[in-house]
Amino acid sequence: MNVFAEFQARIAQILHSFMAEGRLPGDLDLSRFVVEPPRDPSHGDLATNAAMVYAKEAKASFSNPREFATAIAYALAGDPDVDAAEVAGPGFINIRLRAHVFADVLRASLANSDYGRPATPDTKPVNVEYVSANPTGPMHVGHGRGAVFGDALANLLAFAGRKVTREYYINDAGAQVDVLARSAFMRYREALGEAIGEIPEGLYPGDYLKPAGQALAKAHGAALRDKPEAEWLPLVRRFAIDAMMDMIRMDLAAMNIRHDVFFSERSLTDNAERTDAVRAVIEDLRARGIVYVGRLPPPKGQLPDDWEDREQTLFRSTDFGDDVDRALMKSDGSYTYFASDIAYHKSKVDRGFTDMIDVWGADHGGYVKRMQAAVKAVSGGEAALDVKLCQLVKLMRGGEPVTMSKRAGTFVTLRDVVDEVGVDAVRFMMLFRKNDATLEFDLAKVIEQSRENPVFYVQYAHARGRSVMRQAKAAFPDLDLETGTLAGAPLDLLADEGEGALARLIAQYPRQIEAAAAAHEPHRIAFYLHDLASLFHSHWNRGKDQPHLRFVNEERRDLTLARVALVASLTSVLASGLGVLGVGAPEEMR
RNA sequence: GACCCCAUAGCUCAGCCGGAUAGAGCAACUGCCUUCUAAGCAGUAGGUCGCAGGUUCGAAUCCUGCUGGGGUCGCCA
Repeated sequence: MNVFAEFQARIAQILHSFMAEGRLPGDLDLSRFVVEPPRDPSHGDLATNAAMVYAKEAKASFSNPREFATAIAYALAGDPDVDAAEVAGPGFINIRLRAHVFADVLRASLANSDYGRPATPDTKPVNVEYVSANPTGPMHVGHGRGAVFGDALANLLAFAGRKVTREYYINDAGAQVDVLARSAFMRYREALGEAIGEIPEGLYPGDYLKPAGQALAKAHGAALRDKPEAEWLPLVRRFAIDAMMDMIRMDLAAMNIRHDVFFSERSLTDNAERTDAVRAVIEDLRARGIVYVGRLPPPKGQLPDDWEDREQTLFRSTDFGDDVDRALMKSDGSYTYFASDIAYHKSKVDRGFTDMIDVWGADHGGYVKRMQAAVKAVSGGEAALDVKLCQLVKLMRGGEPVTMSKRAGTFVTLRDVVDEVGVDAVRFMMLFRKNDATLEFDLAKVIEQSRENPVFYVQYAHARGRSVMRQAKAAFPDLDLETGTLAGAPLDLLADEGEGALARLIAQYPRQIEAAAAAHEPHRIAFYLHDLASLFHSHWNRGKDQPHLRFVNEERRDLTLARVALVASLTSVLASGLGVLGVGAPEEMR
């Protein structure tokens, strides 16, 4: 039950009847106005700007927005859920609802575990691609942000009703996996007892390749050692990629992140069917005249030392909104990364997705336009790509930056951070900021048990709510605290202002979900939960000075029941929202 | 040189599709709190929403220009 959506519909109905009566033009777009909570709660429960939005169109019948608003307010006053509808300011309509509406909301949230989901959800499939860290080493903290963001966004969209496919693109083609293979080969020789000394410049020096080297030695003995590189490389490469992906999958599992599809870049050109999807997509675009052989102007500003003007196979991305055309083939005839990426996104289109979201690191910002151009091109304009860029994470400890250097051995992996502060803290903090703002992550702060630590604050609200329910059970052992039973509680006994405020905020959950899903912004849910927790803590504390406000009242079973129902509704919304974020909702804090 | 992101209270940040007097936490000041789960609660004070224009009945929000910070910039991954 979403009171905002409901009143949106009712007001649209009123406007519709005005249209039928000829008081408004018949072609009004009834989706332009909003119904929202007023900034100042003393104004009422709902506010709408409808009269101002359509003031121009209403001019023939109503001389000014206030007069128009008055007419709408008059119609609203007849609604059995409306206590009062008043015109304010330049033409706002403030609506005060009767108390039973919020009781209905609480009942809905208790009776239905789906509370928060849209009543008429958009069920269109959507493909969310996230993480896509190169399979050349363990995940670092920056990957973690994109991973958590993508996972929470996927959860959010799924909760909002979308059919979500979660996807990971494995960059297992290209030069960096050859470097990986050579690095693993060094570790293989090391495992065979050879003194390899320092890992040469240009190879990956990390210890994480040692197990792969040992496993290679175990599987192949010395058989590979003296073969030419061309013979061992494909084998070692495959082996090392699998080892790295296993490691990454474990890192992801430690963060409770899952994917439905792991899509291999190499499989585009190297597969059992012997097809070349990259070539196919280039030929397809060429046939439509948007691929040509030509030259690009040199980049402005700092010219690369080795700049040479060369003919290349180019994609006419400028036709689709990009700044310059982009290369599809290197001068040696091999495909660019971008070309593979087009083929990959084409596969998404071929699998039926017209709605796709990619989650990238901020350093890939320069690729957004060309990828969106490519998606438009390969789908004939049918599909749209939204790219969410996650800005950098600045890792801190007690206000001091954590220095990171691979060489000095102080490199902090994502796994290190998760092991230190726990998965809930990592996930919540990464979501407690807009994706396009840089994030300061303080390892000391997130394990504090205080108001300053939002993870603790929100989880504690849930634990405290559950505790209240346990207390109620202790006071009235015969009380049935099943949510279904609580839905029948005498909710009209909830007369205190603090209780009303909680109910009103609980009533906002569905619209928060809807707005966050539409904007692809899971952080809004984190902030909403923080607000809800804050309101609950402060109401709970009021009970210290004013015992009559306490949730459990041993003399009043009916009142306790009503208040426990409120608490149960609150904890279920907290648990639901935390679930969307992939953060635990603990029964108690330890 | 171009493109992308950011700029809101002393600090860290919210601000929903343009809406009413721009919000929260920390820090500061004042008072309270030893408990239905403790690690706090209530209040006060604090802002030219980077600058300048524009659109609009109405702009922190949209558009243009500028300033400052970050990121990226042919075949790299």
